[in-house]
Amino acid sequence: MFKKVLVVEDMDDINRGVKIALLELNISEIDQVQYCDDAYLRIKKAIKDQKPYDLLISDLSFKVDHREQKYPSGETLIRALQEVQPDLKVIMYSVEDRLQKVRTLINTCNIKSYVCKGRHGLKELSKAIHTVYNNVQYLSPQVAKALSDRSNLEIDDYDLELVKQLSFGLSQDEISSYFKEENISPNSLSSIEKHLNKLKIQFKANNATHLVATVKDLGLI
Amino acid sequence: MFKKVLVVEDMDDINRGVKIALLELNISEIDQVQYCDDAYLRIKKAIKDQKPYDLLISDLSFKVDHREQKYPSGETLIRALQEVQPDLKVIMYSVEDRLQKVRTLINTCNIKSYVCKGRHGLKELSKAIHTVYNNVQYLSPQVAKALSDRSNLEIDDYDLELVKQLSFGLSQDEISSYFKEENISPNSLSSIEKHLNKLKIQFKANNATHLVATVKDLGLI
DNA sequence: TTGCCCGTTACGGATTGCCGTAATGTATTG
DNA sequence: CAATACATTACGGCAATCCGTAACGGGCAA
Repeated sequence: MFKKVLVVEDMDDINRGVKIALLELNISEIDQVQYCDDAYLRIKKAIKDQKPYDLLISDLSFKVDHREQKYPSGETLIRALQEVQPDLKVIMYSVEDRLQKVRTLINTCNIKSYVCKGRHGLKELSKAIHTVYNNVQYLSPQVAKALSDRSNLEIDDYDLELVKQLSFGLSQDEISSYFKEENISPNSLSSIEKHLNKLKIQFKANNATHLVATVKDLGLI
Repeated sequence: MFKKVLVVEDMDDINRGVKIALLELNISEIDQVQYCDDAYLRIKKAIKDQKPYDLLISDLSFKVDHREQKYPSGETLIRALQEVQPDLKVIMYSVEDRLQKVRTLINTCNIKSYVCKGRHGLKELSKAIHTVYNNVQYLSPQVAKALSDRSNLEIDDYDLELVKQLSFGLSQDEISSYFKEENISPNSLSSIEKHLNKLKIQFKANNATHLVATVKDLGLI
């Protein structure tokens, strides 16, 4: 089993629970920090001391408070760590169960497993630790289809950007200008209209406002 | 100190953490359930057995799963319990820190304290248990102003309903008709325009879409 | 009662969005 | 090269919204 594990999690209640779960797995050295920046420093120091961590368990989102952070989220932390300790095994442990988010995480970051917090979060976390130890990826059932099933991933980056700009209050005209500035194509008012139309059909939205509300509810933006 | 405490919390990791915190307060009888419906039944049974609970610690939002629930949220549970055991002391323990929500909860339900989950959630929970035991209300600092400060609560139920209908995809015209059906007043197209205009200024929104996105981000709808 | 405040309602013009049609551009295939 | 398919762009008519102005009506104080 893993010997030296670091847990990054802002909430103290969850930290308590996770610690107990790890102790039950007979993991001896458990460090816990509540900020990503602290995690980064710990991992760097551990390498320097030639006692690197075997496993990182990290939350995704962290509450902001008075301490300004260089790495405000689990995602930024993981990306930074890929240059520090690329072979570090990472288990994401988060409430986030929206496929789009999870999918980009799994594909672009080098994470070994993704566990959704929930009624059986700790049980799944234990499972994940076991399988990751045996170099097998673990995904919570809710997100397992994030990799296999492509049906829910119909919205591409362009459309995402489009809806995002809408949510910022830009008119179609303004989005057209913005896209021209940013060299995002297509950028004609007409094309933007057409794409929005497609999206409205896709998400069964009556109008732009409804579309933004729906996409926000789905957590895509 | 309290003798018999019930904890309603869906996530198992937090349950573990909370249990330890309660044990450290020398509370002997700790029951934990992961569904509000279970909590309701337990409390009823405890009364029937003439061994009622002293304290209820409840989460607000619960993940939905296969089990259909009569009480899907902490709020519905608490409201139901007011008829079962009105004198039961209740501490809400939730990540929810948006003033509007917390305020209506404190004012309309009979809850003794509100603790925000966070980096020091457990510490605050311990504090809250102590003060509630001494019949003093405890509020996490983040929401303390929910009661005192009225400045952030500028949006009333009417405006909230208005924005909500917008987010459902209704046009101003349709909202006007809807309000007439529901006998919500004012309901003329003109008034709806005016109210929306006021809201757009208030939330610095360029248009309706922007307004809905902003209000959704603030968690008001 | 009169005057005033304030919220509601009504209306008109300017802007934006919605939707269908059509022209242009581009990549693919036989 | 021609034929085809598909995406992008352009345009026009009509609906929804934005925004200013103004009329109407209830509550309240002089």
